[in-house]
Amino acid sequence: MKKRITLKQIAKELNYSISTVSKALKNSPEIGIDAKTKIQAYAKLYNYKPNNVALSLKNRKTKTIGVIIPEMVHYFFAKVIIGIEKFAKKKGYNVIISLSNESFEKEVINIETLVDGQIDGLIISLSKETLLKQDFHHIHETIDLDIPIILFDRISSNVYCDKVIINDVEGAKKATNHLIQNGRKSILLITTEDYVSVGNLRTTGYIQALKENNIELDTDLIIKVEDKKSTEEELHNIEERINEVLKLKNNIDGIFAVNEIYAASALKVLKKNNIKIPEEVGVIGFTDGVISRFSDPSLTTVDQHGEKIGKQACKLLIERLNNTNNIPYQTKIIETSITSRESSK
Amino acid sequence: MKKRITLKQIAKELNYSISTVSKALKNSPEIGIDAKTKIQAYAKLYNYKPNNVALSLKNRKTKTIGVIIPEMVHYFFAKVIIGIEKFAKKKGYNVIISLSNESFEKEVINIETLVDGQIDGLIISLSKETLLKQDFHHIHETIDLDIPIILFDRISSNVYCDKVIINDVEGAKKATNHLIQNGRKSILLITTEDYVSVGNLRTTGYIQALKENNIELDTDLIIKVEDKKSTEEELHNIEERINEVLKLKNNIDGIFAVNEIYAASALKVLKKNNIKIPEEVGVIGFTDGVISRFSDPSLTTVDQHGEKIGKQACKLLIERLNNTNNIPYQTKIIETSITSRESSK
DNA sequence: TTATTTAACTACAACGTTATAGTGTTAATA
DNA sequence: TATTAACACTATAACGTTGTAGTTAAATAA
Repeated sequence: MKKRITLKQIAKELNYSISTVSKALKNSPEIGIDAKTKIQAYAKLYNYKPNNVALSLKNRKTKTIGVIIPEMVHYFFAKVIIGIEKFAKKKGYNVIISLSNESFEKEVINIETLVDGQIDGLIISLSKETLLKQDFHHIHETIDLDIPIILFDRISSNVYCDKVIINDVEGAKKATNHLIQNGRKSILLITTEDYVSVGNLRTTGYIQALKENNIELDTDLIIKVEDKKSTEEELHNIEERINEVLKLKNNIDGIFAVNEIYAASALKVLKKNNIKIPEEVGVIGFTDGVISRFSDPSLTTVDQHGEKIGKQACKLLIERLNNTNNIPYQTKIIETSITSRESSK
Repeated sequence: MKKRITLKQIAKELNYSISTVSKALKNSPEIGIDAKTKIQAYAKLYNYKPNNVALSLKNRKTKTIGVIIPEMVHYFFAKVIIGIEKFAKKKGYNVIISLSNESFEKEVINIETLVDGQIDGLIISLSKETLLKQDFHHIHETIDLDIPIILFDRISSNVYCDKVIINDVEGAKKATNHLIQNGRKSILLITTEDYVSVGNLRTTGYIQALKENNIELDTDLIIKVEDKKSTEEELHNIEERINEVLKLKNNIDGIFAVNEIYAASALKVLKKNNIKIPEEVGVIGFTDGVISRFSDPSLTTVDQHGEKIGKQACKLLIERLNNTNNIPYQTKIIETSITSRESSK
């Protein structure tokens, strides 16, 4: 219907030059009071808004941030996005979201499309496949193109850029200690294979906590899950493995799972075996999501403060965008905290 | 470092005009084979990519779709976004996401920013506050600006535009029938206040199912929750109310909840009262999310097929963007299906 | 031989903006 | 009175593209 009005049209209508109109609307002192009043009134009447695409072209920046996450249906990532979106909007940036779906190839394509397009900078959490492949050429190429990247959560020490992570080791230590302080001594760890950086670090934290409490490490008590995708089948598989270990080691009194899916699986297996939670076995998970909140019993978890992570990542990015002179790369660490619920006492 | 190369730079370097370079890269027959070869090789070598912002300005379209949803941490909306994103990417569109956070004001501001910016069209699920206020001026103004809007899930009959919804009445009917077919007769409905369109429709479906099965409607068996935000306090409140009704009516043998949070709350209250699920009371929810999958017992639900909704919405939008001649507005209805789990037999 | 066609380019305008560098007037100063 | 300053504006270029309308030189046709 009534397409947006442009400076040109205002200029023509009011018989001024485009420059005058532009300046009048910017309240420039160069323009006389009469012209200003007339032009501003007219602009208001016709609801003039500058065309941001034209501005982007002129300023060579788009005020848009790209975000690539491995998956959407995931409490933690959703929270991170909330954090990013809130902060970005406050600073006048828009947020474009892309899903890598844990695939290296999709990650590469997504970065390409975003970089081709209207992005000033990127915030990325690497896909599992990328971490497995250890191929970061796409990240490096983007950084070489002077497009800043902030990595969060799923990072790699082989990439030089700003990063935001939680203290995974410390978080896992807190979780393990939480169980130990409840008098648990034989603690089952359900974690991922080592190539997933966060799983790896959480395993380290678990081991450290044991050591610091003079509890001998029993590798039979560590279940490493091939962490592909949580299909029904995969879930069943995990439950099977937990069940086996539970049968094998009949003195287990605590379980620490590195994410809430694993924790929920543990809960299920325990209940099936009529093991009382938390009386006989205490359970603690990682990621304070809806599953933890609505499970029965509700799950004690390590809260990753995803929103804070998102905010921090966005802040780092915008700072870098506003600083043309190269500041050294930073890695911000967000502390975790324990949210105590029914599954541990 | 090595900022992206432009046509101008190629032209200068190879001593051709900008037009020639542009055409050579487009494989225009106007350009000689020599020039083409040279230019294409050079472009490839320096990884030339056209500047999309410039193209957006020239073509007056940005190939970007804006999406506004009420919240992010919500299985259904996350699924819808996946559907939108997949389809959009396939058609060469990017997706910008904004969160209204269930607030009318944020919704208005989000639309404004997106419309000011680089958006060709919008996909929106209205906030609860907007639905309560029944104020749709922001939607109408956007449509007047010739920016197409597709509404999904949380829609209003007072807005004229394309819509994608599920068959809420039918879905609720299916759910209620599912319980009735299991021999349940006294079915508790946990729903929202009537201004939330989906809650309203699902209530209707519940009532219709009862009627069709000659079961008398007992309004005491309907709990209408003031559906603001699911804070811990709010959740507690819901549980209280369910508990009360359960005490008051001791013959309840089925519960139908219009979302998975309410269903999970029902589960909790039942278990606290040592009522066997599904033997004594069968439970069915709406939205096939993670809570339903990981609850104990796992929840039978009405699957809304969020991804399909997202895909359909995106498809409608892109069709409208490609069709300058005004096609009449459509409302697409996505059928629901029941995912049967432990909570019903 | 001259006119016309064809090939292979280039110039220009436009998309909507803004910053820089003008251009006339009029008023103030030397 | 001549010079300068202040005022209120306008022209132009540029951001990176592309489509249309030239332009030039060589090849062909009359």
